[in-house]
Amino acid sequence: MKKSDNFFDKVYQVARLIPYGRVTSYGAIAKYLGAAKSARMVGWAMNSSSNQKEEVPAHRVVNKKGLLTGKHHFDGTNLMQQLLENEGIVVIDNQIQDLETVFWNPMEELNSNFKF
DNA sequence: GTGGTGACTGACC
DNA sequence: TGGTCAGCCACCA
Repeated sequence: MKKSDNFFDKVYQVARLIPYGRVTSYGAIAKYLGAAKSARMVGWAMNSSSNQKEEVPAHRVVNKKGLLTGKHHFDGTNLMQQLLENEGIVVIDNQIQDLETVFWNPMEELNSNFKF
């Protein structure tokens, strides 16, 4: 039995809800799921995201500073950066520029519009 | 069951 | 956004 799938599944759902040209942080997702201190689990979920049937835009999930800490796990070395730049997000040296502008907060965007 | 590891964060210096 | 420390929980051997 896997009851933890629920938590992971939520992470994937939120990640897929990230709109085009926007990014969010592990902590934001974790907090939205009620596990602010379990941001690591969000990252771990992203690690397993490649194992999911539905692809998860993990490239839109970065750490709080806007650093592409997880780009190492993508096929290419700069694939993650390329994907973000393709969406209009400026990325320099693995760091997202104008993070506040492109940052997508699930707490606000999904406040009452979407509930699990 | 136990212990090491991890795509993090917040608090502190 | 320099550095360290602790917390959190799922996965794997």
